[in-house]
Amino acid sequence: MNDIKQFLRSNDLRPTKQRIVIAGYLFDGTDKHVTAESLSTELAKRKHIISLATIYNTLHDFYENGLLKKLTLTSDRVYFDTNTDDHHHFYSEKDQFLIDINKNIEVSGLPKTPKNKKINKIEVIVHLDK
Amino acid sequence: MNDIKQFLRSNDLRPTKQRIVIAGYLFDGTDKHVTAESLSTELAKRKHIISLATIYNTLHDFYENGLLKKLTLTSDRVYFDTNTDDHHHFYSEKDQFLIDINKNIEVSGLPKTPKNKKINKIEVIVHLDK
DNA sequence: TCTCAGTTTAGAATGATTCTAAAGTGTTGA
DNA sequence: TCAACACTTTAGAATCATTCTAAACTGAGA
Repeated sequence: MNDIKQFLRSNDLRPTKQRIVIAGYLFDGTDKHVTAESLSTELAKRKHIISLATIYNTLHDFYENGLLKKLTLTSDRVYFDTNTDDHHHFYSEKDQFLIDINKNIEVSGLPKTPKNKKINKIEVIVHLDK
Repeated sequence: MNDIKQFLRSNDLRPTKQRIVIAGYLFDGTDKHVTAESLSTELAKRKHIISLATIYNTLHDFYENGLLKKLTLTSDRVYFDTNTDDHHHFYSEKDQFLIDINKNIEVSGLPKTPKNKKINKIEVIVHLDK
């Protein structure tokens, strides 16, 4: 709890009640994938009612501070990943199946980067079917 | 024109005026990336006014028939790609920069596919910065 | 404790996409 | 050629995730 406050402070985030609850849930040690909606639902199960606006704000604040990764898996909604290491995903739209690929993936054969640009990150999504 | 009609028929798509115009634009030989909105704008420039609903319907019909690829680059909107070959992308959100990587990319080091699933496709997105 | 910038919130607004149901149009068989 | 119908198109409403607004609230420092 004080750890969480300290953690938030060290990321220039004022440790408000809501942020403490959200960080406590997200950064409990196990990697998680959440959407604003799923996070709201999970917190509600734990009797923590936080407005959706705040959940969106907080996810973005955390993202802006590098505490979360943003995933673009579908255009329906945005997923955030608590695992901010360089990694990739297995994903299946139908089953809402989404798991990390932590093993080191090698992407080779890339052409040279377009003029005046630099690579920010490489995202590999392995789309699965049943 | 009759080619297009034939092309549509061979894909179980009734060759309506609108589909002929859209297919004529999309499959003119040059690879294209479009969104419903951008397609609508391009057609309008060519004096072809087609309702957005029809544009959405048609993009989906073409997609369902394998004439287009769907790209998930951002959660803001859906991109369709007329290049249906196995290929990947350089993408920059800020600049709306999006180009194909046609060169063969090799993705190695993938862990084994989760039980009872099979790989549908592998999508590599190289996110760029200025 | 006082003060205020930073936060939270309900509810409205936005914007891409989908839905509805009514009007229009290829296609087919006679 | 044409009737008849299933398939399409369309305007406008509806949906849904997300963002915005502006008012109330609350950490943090003095």
